[in-house]
Amino acid sequence: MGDELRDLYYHQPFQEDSSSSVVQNIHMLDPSFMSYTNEYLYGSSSDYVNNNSLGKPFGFSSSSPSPFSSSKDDMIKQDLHHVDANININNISETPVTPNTSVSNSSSNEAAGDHDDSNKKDKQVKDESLEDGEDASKKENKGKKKGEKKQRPPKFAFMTKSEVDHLEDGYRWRKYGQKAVKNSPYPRSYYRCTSQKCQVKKRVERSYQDPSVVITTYEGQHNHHLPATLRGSVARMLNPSMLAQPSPLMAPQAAAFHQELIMAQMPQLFGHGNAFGSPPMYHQNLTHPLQNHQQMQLPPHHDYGLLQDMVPSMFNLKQEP
DNA sequence: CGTGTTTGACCCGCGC
DNA sequence: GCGCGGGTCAAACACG
Repeated sequence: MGDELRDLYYHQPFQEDSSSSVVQNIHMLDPSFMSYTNEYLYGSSSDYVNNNSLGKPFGFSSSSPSPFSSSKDDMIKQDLHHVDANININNISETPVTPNTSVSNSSSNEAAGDHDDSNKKDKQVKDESLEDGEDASKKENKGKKKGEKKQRPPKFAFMTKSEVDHLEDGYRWRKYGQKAVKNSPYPRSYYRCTSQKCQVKKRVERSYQDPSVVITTYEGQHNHHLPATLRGSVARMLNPSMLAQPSPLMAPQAAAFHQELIMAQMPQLFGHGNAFGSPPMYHQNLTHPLQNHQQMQLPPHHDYGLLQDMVPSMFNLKQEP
């Protein structure tokens, strides 16, 4: 790994955010991963499409290589950096428990040397000015004070092995752009939450090093719950591991991300581009890996509130035969 | 007709 | 200053 890349891995704590730069190990059964960092986090991957090598992690770790680490992992690291140079790859989970998605979390801060980020910061300013006045044309946003730092929404990236690019996550998205990615044969797609006043965006692109991997980057937090029509079906498909819930100690922002994380797993339950009402044929597949582990690893504090509200019926899964 | 996608144009910051 | 790349816009289009 070159110095340049290493610098990225060990990038400095963000200036606007005094929170710790410590990156914690994460996986779906340990929701505390969100704890108070705004740094990017990411860890294991899943392979639910092909149903092989379930749970094999990418093992990102720059300081202490994962037993699973490989040159491919390094390549994917580069992929993620390609997605957003803010990604921090310190000390990533080496022991994925579920066939889950790799996760990373990032602050919205302006990390030095991240031109991509600075671009987005600029766009964010543009978007917000548009939001302020309906007559505000995108072309007249240059009046925005220079140096006026606007706090950008948190970013949150994860990788999933999937044959489908746009993974269903329970929310409704409208695609607003697609761009070719330099050095990659795969385009990057831009989506925006269709809910009114919800500014959440996400980028989806396929890893150019490992085409089986889809890299999804969320930006912002939903200010609404799942579309009502999706709640029931989504919940019924839930993997019990998703019962892992945000710790009450978790910052609200992180809790929101935890929801996102859970929903991000939804596509694994629906297979290739299936509608939400898919038959439970995938359910078996996806819950299977759990049988090799503890069904539940509930943290000491149980605060179902947010999650239960989001997908109420998932809390009945425990009783399922 | 409402909703979502496609796609070329545009804007902006950055590096040279 | 210029070219490049990333991100966004918006008109045209597709689809139910």
